[in-house]
Amino acid sequence: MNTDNSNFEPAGSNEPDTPPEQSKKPDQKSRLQELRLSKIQEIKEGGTPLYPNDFKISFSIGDAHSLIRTYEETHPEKLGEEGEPVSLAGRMMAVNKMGKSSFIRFKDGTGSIQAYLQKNKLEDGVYDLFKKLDIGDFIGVTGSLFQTRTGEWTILATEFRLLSKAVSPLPEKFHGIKDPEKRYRQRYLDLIMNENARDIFEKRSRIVAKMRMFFQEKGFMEVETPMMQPLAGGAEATPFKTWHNALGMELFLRIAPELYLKRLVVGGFEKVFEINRNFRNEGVSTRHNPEFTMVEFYQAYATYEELMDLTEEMFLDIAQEVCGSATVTYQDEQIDFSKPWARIPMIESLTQIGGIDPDILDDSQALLKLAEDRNIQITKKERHGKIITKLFDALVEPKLIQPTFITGYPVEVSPLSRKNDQNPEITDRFELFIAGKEIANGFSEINDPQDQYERFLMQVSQREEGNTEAHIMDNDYVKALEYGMPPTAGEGIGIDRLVMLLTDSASIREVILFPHMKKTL
RNA sequence: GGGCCGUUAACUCAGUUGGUAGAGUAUCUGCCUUUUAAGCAGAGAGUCGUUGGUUCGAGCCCAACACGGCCCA
Repeated sequence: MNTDNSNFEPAGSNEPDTPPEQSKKPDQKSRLQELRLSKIQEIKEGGTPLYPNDFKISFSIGDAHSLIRTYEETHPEKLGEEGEPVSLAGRMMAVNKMGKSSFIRFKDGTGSIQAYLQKNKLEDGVYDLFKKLDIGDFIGVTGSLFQTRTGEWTILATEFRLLSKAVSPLPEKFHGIKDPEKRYRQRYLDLIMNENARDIFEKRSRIVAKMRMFFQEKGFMEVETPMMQPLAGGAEATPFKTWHNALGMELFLRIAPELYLKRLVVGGFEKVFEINRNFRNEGVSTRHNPEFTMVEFYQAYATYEELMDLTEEMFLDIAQEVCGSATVTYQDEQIDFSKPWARIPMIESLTQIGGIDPDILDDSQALLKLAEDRNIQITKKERHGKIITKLFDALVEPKLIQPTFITGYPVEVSPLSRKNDQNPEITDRFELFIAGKEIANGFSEINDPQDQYERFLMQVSQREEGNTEAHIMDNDYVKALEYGMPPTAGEGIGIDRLVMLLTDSASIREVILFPHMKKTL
């Protein structure tokens, strides 16, 4: 059972929980850190402030490069040693000391640039201070721009300041930092040293921004619903438990915002979306992190088919905005987001892609036999719809490389989806697969409170049969439906997985800034 | 949960058949006023993930554990 209470202790009073005992002993200082600390002491004693904040920059390094380009194109004579001095600042990343002059490379969030320091062009003592500094320190440089012999634009320093002293040395400049464990636990080092890591998170930010804009332009309203819920509903998953001291009640971190968003549709917010975290108490893998980001959105008077159209449009927009193309490379596969995408009923996909004999599709026993032969684990007593879905997961899902909607999910595995009018065994639901991964899940919503109540009952009986992830009865949600919900369709999209696709990342940990790691002792 | 792989200097990595621990970068000292992973000369730097075991002797062989990576369920 995953629902034990081993890491959960109600406080039983209004006293706040005490945080876990923190180690009082400071980190062991490395030899290099000790050495730096003694140099730092010297600098301090020499009267140089280690962390001043009065240096004013003219603009960013990126802006400086734009300026250089502009001048080169229009009036190159205004650049050069007589040009207007500029003040730039950043982190020193490389130092070439050549006796009484030195080149340094430093960078800020927008780019990097080189400066040239000559002892006799700086105030007395400044060059000696510079010689005491280290790679990783933040510095400010004022001077005019010139080109070196090889043509690189460089600041000729007339003023040089220490802006922030680093105690710990950065990883090596050429190989950077590679150890995945260090990169995740000390992501700041990854971001300093690895351009690709920066790119991924900048792209992630643009993907989310574009998505938000897309919804806003379509008339959706962004909302925020509870992360802490008395019942964790809206998905099949084990929740995290927590405890509210003042209210004296158990709460669950949400596994989905779904049931709250639909309460808002009942309340008359007919096009809503939420981009936020969900929490599922399960293991980690290259595709799973216990907290992950989803967008969920609901549109009244729409059906699941319209949401498929919307999804195609949105993904194409985002791919073009962020990657500049409708086609992206993911792990050596070309993924084409051009419309329209394949839409295949699940049953058809099983025969056409999964290679299952159409004659046995209705025969649970034959399907179980097939699963056993292929080493696919399915409990004997599973219902037909669940068997179908598990076979799909094993035989079809990994083969869906190009964007593909699979439609017509069995009613047994779709407790919140509207039954199909022609075939009540299946629902008006789709899932989107790209590169063999589930990316989105959408359906026409149940708005018949009686039907929803019965579906919950079905889930409750599954739970009694041992499925600890089955939904629990949510009477408060049924009560909301009883006030009437317009016909509505809703969808959830895994943002992390979308970012993986658009950044060619093999692991979800590459697209989450601080993925969960076990604590080190 | 299972399988395979990894953990050696601040970083990236070598380490032969079990015989005193290595390189590059970084650091320190000296020289060097247009370098581009600057150069030249020299120096220092290690609880080989942890704990046991085998052995005259273990970075290396064995076991357990910790953390991480990949694959599977």
